[in-house]
Amino acid sequence: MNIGDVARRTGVPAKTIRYYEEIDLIRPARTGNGYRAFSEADLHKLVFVGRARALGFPVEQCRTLLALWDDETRSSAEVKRIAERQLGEIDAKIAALREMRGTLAHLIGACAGDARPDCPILESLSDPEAAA
Amino acid sequence: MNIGDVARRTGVPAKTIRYYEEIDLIRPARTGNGYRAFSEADLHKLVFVGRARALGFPVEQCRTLLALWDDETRSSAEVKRIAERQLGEIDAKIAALREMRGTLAHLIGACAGDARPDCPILESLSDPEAAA
DNA sequence: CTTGACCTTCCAGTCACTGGAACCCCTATC
DNA sequence: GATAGGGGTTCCAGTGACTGGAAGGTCAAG
Repeated sequence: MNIGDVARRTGVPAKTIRYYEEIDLIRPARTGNGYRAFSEADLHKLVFVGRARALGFPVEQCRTLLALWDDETRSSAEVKRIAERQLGEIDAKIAALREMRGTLAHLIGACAGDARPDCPILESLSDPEAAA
Repeated sequence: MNIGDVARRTGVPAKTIRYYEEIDLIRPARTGNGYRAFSEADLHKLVFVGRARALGFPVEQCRTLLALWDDETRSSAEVKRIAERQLGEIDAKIAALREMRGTLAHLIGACAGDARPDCPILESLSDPEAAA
C-alpha cells in the first residue's frame, strides 16, 4: 500500500507518516521504485499512534506504548502508570488554562468595550494593583 | 539598568528579553560597552508583556496590545475584542483537553493495573470498537 | 593581576509537524 | 511517442516561544 492510501485510511497525513518513519516510530518496507510499501501491521500501528496522539500522549510516550502493545509479557500496571502520568499532565494544563480564563473573563467583564480609551484590561496588564 | 537586574525585577528571563529585542518587541538603548541599557519604560513594557503572556496571549497579540497601550486614541472595544478572541482560544483548548481527559480517565478506570498483560487502554488504542 | 560575576553574540535544539521546491514514477490518452 | 495528471521521493526551511551552551568581552573587588 502506498503512503497516500495509508494517509486516507488512517487519517494520519502523509507528511506526518514520513516524519514518523524518520524518527523510527514505524519502518515501512520499500518497493523497487523507492516507494514506501505499508503492511496492514504498519497501518494498524499508525492508527494506534494517531489515537494515542489524540489523547495527548507525546510521541515518545507513543513509542513506549507501541512497544508495550507488542510485548506479550507487559503488565497492565505499566500501561496504567503511563496513562496516569498523562492524565496528570492534562489536569495541570486544564488548571493553568482555567486560571487564565478566570482572570481574563473577569477583565473582559470589567471592560466597557466602547469608543473610549479607558480599559481595565490594559490597566491590569500594566499594573494589576491599580486595576484590581 | 542591565539585563540581569531587569530580569530579576520583571521575572522575565534574560534570554527571553534578548529574544523580545530580536523580534522588536522592545528596543533597549546600548551603553558604550555594548551592554543593553534598560529604561523604566522598557521595564514596564516587559512587565506588561510578561503578564499578557501569562494570560496566554501569543507574542504577536502582545505586540498589538502594547501598541494599543501606547495609543491614547484607542477604543476599549478594540482591546476587548482581542481579549475575547483570546478567551475563545482558551475555551477551545480547555474543551479539547476535557475531551481527552474524559476518554483517558475512563480507560484508566477500566484498567486493572496489575501484573497481567490484559489492558483496556492498549485495546482501545488499537481498536476502540472492540474495547468500547 | 586575577577571580568571578556580569555581559555580548551566535548556533543549535526543543516539539511535532507543515509547506514548498525540485525531481522521479506510472498510467492513460491523443 | 509525447504529454498530462496524479502519484511518489528527498531535502530544506519555518512554525512559537523560547532555552542551552560555547566563546569571548567587561567590570568591580581583593
